[in-house]
Amino acid sequence: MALAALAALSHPTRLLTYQLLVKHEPEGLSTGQLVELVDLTQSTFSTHLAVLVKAGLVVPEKRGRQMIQRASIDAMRELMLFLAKDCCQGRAELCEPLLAELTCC
Amino acid sequence: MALAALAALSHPTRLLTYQLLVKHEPEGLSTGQLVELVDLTQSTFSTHLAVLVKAGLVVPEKRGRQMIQRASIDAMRELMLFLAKDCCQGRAELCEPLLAELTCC
DNA sequence: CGGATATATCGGTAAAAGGCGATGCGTGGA
DNA sequence: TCCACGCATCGCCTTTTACCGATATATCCG
Repeated sequence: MALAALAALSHPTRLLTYQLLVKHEPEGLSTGQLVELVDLTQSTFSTHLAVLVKAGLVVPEKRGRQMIQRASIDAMRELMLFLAKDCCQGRAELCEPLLAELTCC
Repeated sequence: MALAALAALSHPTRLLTYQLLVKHEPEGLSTGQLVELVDLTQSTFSTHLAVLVKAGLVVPEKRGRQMIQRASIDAMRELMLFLAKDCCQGRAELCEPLLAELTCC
């Protein structure tokens, strides 16, 4: 699943979309609002959004005839845990400077 | 640069390569050793490796006629900081559970 | 110097991704 | 019931990515 998340975030539009949704936590944004923000065709953006949803980074919720999209912080946490394990594989000394800098935020 | 790192890691071969190099820190592995481990043509793997290097995730070092490749933990730290900022944008409450779980490693 | 080794680069092809307009489908309001 | 709205999906095209074999470059060894 980490690979899917990495692939999903590795496109400018999709990364921007995720950032916008985090900024609007926890209310979320409708698909239409997102389309206006990212300046793309509705159909094109719809497929990008589907990639994020499939990777679990965005969770859609039906509201009337529109879809409210929300960023999954849990999914991001999973991804970062995966990346951290990549670094630490049995060697905490590699990760320590990383965590030290992360606690600032 | 975060986008380049995400794109670089979003391919199975390249993710595996990075994991292998972390596992072999700090000695590194030669390109030839990596080729054998990932089971790809030498030329194909060479281009994959170039993507990782360009993204700053892998640092090559010339040794005689071979290249020793090493994982850049700094680059991974940069990437994780970027992702963490995505989550926290002015709202530390989003990141707290993330950091709590990260400290285990 | 000449051959062997390690890696990078080139040329070509097949597959995947990204983009668009048009269309389909469900929902809410008149 | 009918129309407008919001979103997903389809078909098509263009661009990018991935893969390979062949070749170029640099280094070491005899």
